[in-house]
Amino acid sequence: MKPSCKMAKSKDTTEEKILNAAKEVFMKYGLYGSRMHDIADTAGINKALLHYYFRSKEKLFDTVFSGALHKYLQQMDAFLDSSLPIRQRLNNYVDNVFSFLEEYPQMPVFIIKEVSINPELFRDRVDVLKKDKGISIIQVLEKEIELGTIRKMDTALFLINLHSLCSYPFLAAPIFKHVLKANHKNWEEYSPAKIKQSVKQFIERTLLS
Amino acid sequence: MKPSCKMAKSKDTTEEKILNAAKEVFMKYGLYGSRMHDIADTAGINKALLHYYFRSKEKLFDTVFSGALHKYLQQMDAFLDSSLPIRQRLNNYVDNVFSFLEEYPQMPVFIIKEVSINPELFRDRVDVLKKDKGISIIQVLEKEIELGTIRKMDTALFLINLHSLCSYPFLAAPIFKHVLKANHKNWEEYSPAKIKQSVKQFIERTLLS
DNA sequence: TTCTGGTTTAACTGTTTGGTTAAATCAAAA
DNA sequence: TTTTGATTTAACCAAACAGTTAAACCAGAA
Repeated sequence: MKPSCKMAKSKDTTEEKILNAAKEVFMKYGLYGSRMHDIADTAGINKALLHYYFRSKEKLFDTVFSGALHKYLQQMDAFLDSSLPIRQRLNNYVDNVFSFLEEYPQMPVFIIKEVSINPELFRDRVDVLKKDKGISIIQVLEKEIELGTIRKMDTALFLINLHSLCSYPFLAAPIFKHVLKANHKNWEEYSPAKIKQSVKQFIERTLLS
Repeated sequence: MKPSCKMAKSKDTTEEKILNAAKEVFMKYGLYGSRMHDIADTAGINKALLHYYFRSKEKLFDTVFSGALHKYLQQMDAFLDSSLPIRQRLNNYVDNVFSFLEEYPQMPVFIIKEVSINPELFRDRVDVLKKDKGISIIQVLEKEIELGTIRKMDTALFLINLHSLCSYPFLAAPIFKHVLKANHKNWEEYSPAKIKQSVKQFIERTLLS
């Protein structure tokens, strides 16, 4: 009956087409701003089939959001490889965040906005957040400060700044693109690679002991 | 007939109540995610009166968005007082951005998202952007570099980083609040004042010649 | 008091939206 | 060939939604 127990052979199953379309539409318009009809169109199918795979809008959204949150938190694993020195770990972490953002530029805003609208999205997933990784990063940094590996600083503030420098440029790309254009510069020069470079420069200047 | 030509005496006119409610709802849910009924409720009136003041949803949204864009661009005026030295100008600029963000934390995301959904919102307002201020900031910075007042750097990248450091913490506050809580720190310590301080530190470290 | 204009109530229209259903296709496996 | 399950088409429903209208209400000004 249900096609969910199908093997992923063609890597382009209808379920995947739907999920990709849903990701795209939900991330752009949010839960309340999205229409099932729009998702079906984006997936290249009809809404009857959409409801055949995901019974309701809420169920589809829940699947998309869970996946997004999981992937978002997964980034932080790169930081947690305790066998590496702190600078290497930070470096890998930023690399990971950027490759994630290049794939889903609007993901952080999507998560933040939906949670602020519907706080139970967060509360209902305490299990995922139990072993919350953002927490450990702060603790690791504070241990490194004790060890004298890095300069003494406000670790939480550092984390906030770091995320800001990474996420916001992707978010604000459409605006910056316009501003740079009006300034006779082209956005392509300010591609992720260049921005990442400046983030790492920020890290170095901050950690510098 | 229309009450629009009324003097602002009580400072709490129905029109203002509507506009404030519309700001709140539109900024939270976006154009497509907002319901007129919700705006009317938030304003404490009924939808008949809502349509009496603003004929349509699009017209109301347009008024809100125009005001938002105008206020957003207005911040940049603080930078343009050419009688002051560059560091002072940057300082005032950041102060201005922060007092704006404290009042409307979600404004940058609101503008960015709505423009990326509906690009003609930007195109239709080229008149406002003709004397675009973001542009001039870059040009001013480059002149200062020529003069040797500040270190040689990528000015556009600097502006992107600066905006990221200012805007994102307000945007992501609900998430950071949770992360800090789980980390036995309280968000209040990371209030705008402290974040602003770290932004200015970033500016100093970057400009340092 | 009357008049005026903001405000409410409530009913109404037409459209959109989420969701369902049944019959008809269609391709591939049995 | 028959069967099975994915997919489409199209009609349908109930609720939500944007927007309109008319009558009633009510406060302050004339």
